[in-house]
Amino acid sequence: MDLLAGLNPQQRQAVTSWEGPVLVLAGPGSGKTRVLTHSIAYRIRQLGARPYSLLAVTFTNKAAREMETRVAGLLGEQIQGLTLGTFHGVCVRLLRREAEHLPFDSNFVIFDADDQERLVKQALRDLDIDEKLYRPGSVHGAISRAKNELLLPEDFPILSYRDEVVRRIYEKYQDLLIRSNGLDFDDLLLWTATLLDQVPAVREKYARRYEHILVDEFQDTNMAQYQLLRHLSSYHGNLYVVGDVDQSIYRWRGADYRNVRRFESDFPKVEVVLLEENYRSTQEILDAAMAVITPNRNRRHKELRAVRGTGQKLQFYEAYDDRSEAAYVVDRISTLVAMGRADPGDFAVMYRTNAQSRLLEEAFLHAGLPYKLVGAQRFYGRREVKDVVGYLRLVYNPADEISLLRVVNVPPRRIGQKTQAALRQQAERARMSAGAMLLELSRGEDSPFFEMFKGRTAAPLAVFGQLYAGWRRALPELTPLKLMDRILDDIGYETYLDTSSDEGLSRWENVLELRRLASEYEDRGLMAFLEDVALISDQDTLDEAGSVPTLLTLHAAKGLEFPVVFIVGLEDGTLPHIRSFDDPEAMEEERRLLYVGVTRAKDALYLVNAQNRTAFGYAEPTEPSRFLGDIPDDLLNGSVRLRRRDLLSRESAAQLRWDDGNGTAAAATRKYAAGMKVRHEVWGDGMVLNSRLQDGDETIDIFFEQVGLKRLAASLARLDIMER
DNA sequence: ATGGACAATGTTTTT
DNA sequence: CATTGTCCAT
Repeated sequence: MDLLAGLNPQQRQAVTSWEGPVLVLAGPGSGKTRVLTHSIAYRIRQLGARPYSLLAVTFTNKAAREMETRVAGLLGEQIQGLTLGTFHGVCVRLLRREAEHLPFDSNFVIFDADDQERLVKQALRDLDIDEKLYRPGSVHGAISRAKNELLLPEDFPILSYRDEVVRRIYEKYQDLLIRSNGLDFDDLLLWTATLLDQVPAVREKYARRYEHILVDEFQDTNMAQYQLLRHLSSYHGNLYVVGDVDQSIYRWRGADYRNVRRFESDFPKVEVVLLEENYRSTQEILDAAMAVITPNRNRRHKELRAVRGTGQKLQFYEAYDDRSEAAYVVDRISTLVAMGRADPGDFAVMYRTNAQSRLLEEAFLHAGLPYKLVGAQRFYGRREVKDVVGYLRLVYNPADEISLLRVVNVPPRRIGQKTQAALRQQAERARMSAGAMLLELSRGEDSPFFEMFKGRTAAPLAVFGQLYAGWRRALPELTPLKLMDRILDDIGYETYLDTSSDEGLSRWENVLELRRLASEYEDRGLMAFLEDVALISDQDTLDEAGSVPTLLTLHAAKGLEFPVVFIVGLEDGTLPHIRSFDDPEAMEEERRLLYVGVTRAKDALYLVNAQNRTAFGYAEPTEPSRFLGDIPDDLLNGSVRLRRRDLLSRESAAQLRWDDGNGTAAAATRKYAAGMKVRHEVWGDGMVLNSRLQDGDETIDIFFEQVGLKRLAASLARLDIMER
């Protein structure tokens, strides 16, 4: 099979370029995956590279799997030894192998977002810091950002007293992690990058091994990933990256599209290949996409040319409210299916926030149509799943205190707050982990530690310790599935969930599903199972099977394509999201998000919004997304309502003022608008979430950084507008 | 220690 | 509004 057959000239150039740094700028639908897989195959087949010397990294397991299948399809069985996986997965393997250089041992567990937040809470409690002032979520965000920037606690930049405190929490957090023999997501990258940076022998070893390094979605790399790649390519220098700055949508996770430019300046002799031919969409869709993305700065212009030519116009629809928006989508889908114009599986409905899926789901349910949902209340995030996984993790790694605290009283076994604190305290005093202390206590009164506990507190601990010790003993001879069954049985989990109720039954079904997944690890063992469970992503859970419409966030849509796409909630405040209003960089990312959504569509695109949307329990009038105004009218069927702000300016301001009879002018125009930054004498700085006219006054909801959400009347509140 | 009732509190996106 | 935390009676 000719690896270059059927490729256009640019693709061909991209596939055959391999020496030194190569940057492939791949527009949407330009055959990016094809180029990557053929590149890998080309190096092995044409250049005689050993698979062992190749490293290919992606962001999701799904992308990795797809690449593996396609490369295998091109080469047959010649891919033994190829390193192909996600950044996180590759790092895990490397860290386990090189654990001797690190402050934890090779059977470390991986802490997911939920664990990370629990650990921050733990750190706050240990340091006796108020959770109200230092919200675990925001502290965790700061720590995560630091880690992505390769900043250790001692490097944490301090610009305020708050930073000082956060730095201390970070230090404690890191301490707790190491004590738990655990690494969080960010650590996987951070430790790998640090290890390669500081231990030359390790760096040499991998840098010499990987003659060819290929990277997918390069625009989404963060500093840690970037440095990691630099180190790994430091010997051979063959670093091949594929990306599209316009599709960078993970800034909040530390991704920095400027890595693309950084790459070009760090490697001056980089070869750049531009892929502009689009094989996916019609020209109308691409024209709309370009119109949306063009206002962004910091990008280089890219033509999107539809190989398929022109098709139909885009459809714009404005619904009265979010309910009828959902109804419209479902109605269009069922009509098109009934007319035989499309298959249910051809449709995708995309939205900015997960919360928007609910009404859509209800509409589908109401119409009796099946659908599938990507992400949102994910399987692995469900409580029962986390409980069972928590047990397995504890058995696997007694140092995992987060898992221990999670499961020690589930089902309730008289080990509440007080007893848990005592356990932790005694463990600390004896310089052992809480898990080890439990094992110790399983011996009952034979254990010297037994009487360290006050009154009867040791008794329930000893009871649980015995169960735990039993599992630990059984661990070497049991498969993950058998171990899980034994635990479920010992703790009476099915009874605890109460399968006679609907909710309990559905929870138990999730446990059974987890059982089914565990059954696939009979050979690979518990470590592999726990690792995969931790590193699975939303996009990985999307099964191709089943021809039904897909509901997903715009983020989850990246890398996918559908014949017919609906993008809903095209309103200011939703898309672009209100939280991005005050940050130009964030606003550009909102544009990219829409761009990603638009370019998923192959044949037809529906842009939908609602005149009223319910948020915080109130239906509020909306304004159309400002991005809609950038799409030329001649690409659209249906016209976009004039934004109220524009309307207002046309009417005379005088008409909108009146006197309330008491000599004070009541508000008839809104002085405040969503997104404004304001300052209050007492509550400090805040941001206006929304404002509306009510009973002759203006009512505003403001989110204050210090004190949270407040609703107040504009005529009474003493507010200064800091920024519009 | 537990469980239920009420209050507060908060909504972006997720490897 | 819907989830999460807190208080209080057992």
